[in-house]
Amino acid sequence: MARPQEYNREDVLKSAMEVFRRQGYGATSIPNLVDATGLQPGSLYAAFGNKKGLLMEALESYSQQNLADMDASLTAHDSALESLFGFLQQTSKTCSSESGEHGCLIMNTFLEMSSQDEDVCALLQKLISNIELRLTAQTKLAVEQGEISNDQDPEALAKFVLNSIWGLRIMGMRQKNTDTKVVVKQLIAHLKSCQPML
Amino acid sequence: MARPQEYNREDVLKSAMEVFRRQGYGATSIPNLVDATGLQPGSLYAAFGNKKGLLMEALESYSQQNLADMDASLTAHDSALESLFGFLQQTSKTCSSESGEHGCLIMNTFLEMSSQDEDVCALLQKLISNIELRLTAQTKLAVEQGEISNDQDPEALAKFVLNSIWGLRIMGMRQKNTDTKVVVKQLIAHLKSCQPML
DNA sequence: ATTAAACTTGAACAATCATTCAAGAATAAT
DNA sequence: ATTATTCTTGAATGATTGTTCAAGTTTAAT
Repeated sequence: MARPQEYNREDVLKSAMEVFRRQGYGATSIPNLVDATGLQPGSLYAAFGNKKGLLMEALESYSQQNLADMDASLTAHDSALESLFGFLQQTSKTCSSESGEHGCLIMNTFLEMSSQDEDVCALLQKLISNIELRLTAQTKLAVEQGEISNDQDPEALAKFVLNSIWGLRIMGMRQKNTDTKVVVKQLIAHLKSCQPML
Repeated sequence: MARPQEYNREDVLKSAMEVFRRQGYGATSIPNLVDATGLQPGSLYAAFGNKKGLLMEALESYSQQNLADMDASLTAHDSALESLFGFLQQTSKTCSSESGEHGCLIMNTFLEMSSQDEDVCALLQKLISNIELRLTAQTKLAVEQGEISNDQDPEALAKFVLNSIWGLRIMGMRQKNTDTKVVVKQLIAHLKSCQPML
C-alpha cells in the first residue's frame, strides 16, 4: 500500500559508476548525478544516504562485475597458465578500448580518495585484495599443474602481474594507447620463462 | 625603485607541489595553498595567474627534479643495464617510502585531470614522453653495449619498464607496500633473461 | 621628505557545492 | 472515496569555491 519505486537500483548504480569513472569523485557534482541517473537529489539521498554512499555502492557493483569477468577469463581453458594469458590479452584490449580511456574506477578512486577518506580507502583495499587473491590462486594452480616451475614464487608472480595491470590501465589512458599489447607480450614472455625446463 | 618580493618562487612551488601531491588538484583549495605557501590569494594570483597556472608550474618543477634524479641514477655505472637496475631499485625505495605514500604528482594529476583539462593533459603527455625517452635511450644503450641481446626490441623493453613503474607507484600507495621490492626483483629477472647467450 | 613603482593584504564577490525537507503525487488496502 | 504509506520533486540552505581589487606597505630614486 505504497507508491512503488520508479527507478531500478542497478541502472542507477551503473549510470553513477560511469560518471564517477569519467570525472572522478570530486569533480562529479550532484547535478551531474541527477542528469546521469534521472533521479532528483531527494531520491538519491533517500536511496544512498549521501554522495559517498553512492560512490561506495557503485564501487562494489563495479568490483562485482569486474571479478565476474575475471573469473570467466581465468577458467576459460583447462590450462591455468593459458587462461592467465587470455585474461591478460583481454585486459590489454579493455584498457586500450574507448571505454578504457577513462581508466579503472577502482584505481582512479584509490588514487583520488585513499588519503582523504578512511571508509573509502578500507573498501578499496578490500576490493583490491580480492583481485590479488584471484591472481595468486591462478599462479599457484599453474605451479600445481606443472606449468610453472616449482622454484618460482607464485605469490611474487601474482604481485608482478597485478603491478603490470595497474600500469596497463594508465597506459590505456595515454593518447597513443597501442602500447598495451607490447607490454602484455613482454609480460607473457616473462611468465613463459618461468615454465619448467623440458 | 620598488618593493622586493618577500618570497622565493621555488620554495612556493615546492610547497604547492606537496599539497597537490597529497590532496590532488580538485581537493586542494586556495585557502589550503595560502596555508602551505604563506602567500595570500592576491600574491598567488599575481605570480601564477590562477590555480591551474600554479599546478602547471609545479608540475614542471616536479618533472625537472624527477628527470635530474633519473639521469643521476642512469649514469651511475659504466654498464647501462647495471644503472637501469640501480634506478629501478631506487624507484622501489622511493615508492615504498613515506613520501611515496602519496604517489607521483605526474601520475596522480594525469589520472585526475587528463579528461578534464586539455592544457594540463598536453603538458603531462610531454612530461611523460620525456621519461619514456630516457628509458628507451637506456635500453638502446644496453643493446649497443652488448648487455641486451640484439633480437630484443629496446623500445618494447622500455615501455615494459615504464609500465612497471606506473604499477610501482600504485603499489607504494597501498597499506602493505613492501611488495615493490618483489616486483622490481621480477622485473630485473625479466631484463636479465634478455641478455645475450654466453 | 616626497614620489613612483612593485608587492602584499584580506575582505568582498558571484558561483557552485552537498544536503535537507516540506509539499505534491502515486499506489494498495480499507 | 478515503486513508495510510511510500516515493518524487525541486526550491532553499549554509558552507565553500576560485577569483578580484582597492587599500595599505615597503622599497629606491629624487
